[in-house]
Amino acid sequence: MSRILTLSSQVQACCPTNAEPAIARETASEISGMLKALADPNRLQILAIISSSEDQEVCVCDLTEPLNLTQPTVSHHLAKMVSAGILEKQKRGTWSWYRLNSSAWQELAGFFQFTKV
Amino acid sequence: MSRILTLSSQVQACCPTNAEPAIARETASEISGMLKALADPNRLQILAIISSSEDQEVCVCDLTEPLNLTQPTVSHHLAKMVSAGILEKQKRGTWSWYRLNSSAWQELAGFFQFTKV
DNA sequence: ACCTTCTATCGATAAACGTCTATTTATAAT
DNA sequence: ATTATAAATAGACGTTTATCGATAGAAGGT
Repeated sequence: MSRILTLSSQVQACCPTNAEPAIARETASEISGMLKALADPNRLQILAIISSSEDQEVCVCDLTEPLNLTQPTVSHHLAKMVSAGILEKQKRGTWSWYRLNSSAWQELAGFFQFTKV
Repeated sequence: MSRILTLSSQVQACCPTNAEPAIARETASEISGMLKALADPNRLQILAIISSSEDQEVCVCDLTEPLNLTQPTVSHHLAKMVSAGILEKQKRGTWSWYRLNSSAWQELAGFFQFTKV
């Protein structure tokens, strides 16, 4: 690392660097896509409501009141999380039911454990 | 839950709901603030580079080349992560050194374990 | 067939974001 | 003092985002 050699080099250049990405660009994009779909207080509350619900699933109308959001906004949040792979949607009758995609969640949890301090 | 009682009620209303937030609004905002600061491929790569670096810290100029971003852009990403509490900054001489804030990271990891499927 | 209820989609708007170039500030070396 | 280097800040620009009201579609009950 050149910064250690600063004193001995005429030009005190900073960074020859290893220049290695250290994580695949694809992986970074995939994970960041899921994180982006989570990075909102209302969405975190949606997850909390799901996991504290009796059957581990909710419909849209379960959420509008506790979140104090309109129905289209709630639908939008849910759709984003589905398309990021965090939630799964199942339509039964008139209702749409949303539950956690456990493998996606495990992937995220794994990322935070694996990328240790 | 009213959806189970649908048949017996005259108005088939959907959701009396518990209406409990199930997670503190503050907690949701704090966590989502950190997630927002992470939800970008370049920022994830910054973390990866930090944790694969010998001393677990990097300066700005370590990052511009592997990320193929300009110096102000890299500074911006780092500043956002610092202000979200994910990174810590220490200025030594001309360089600014950034390293992971391990307690913030543990808080995140804990969130993903605790909020189990 | 009609009405009601639940959800999705459309279009709009204001805010936030990622990125750049240009400039300024801080620190060190000559 | 001057010069050189590292990093931060300011300003600009195009894109994405969260939110809403209005509307459309889908499904069930009468």
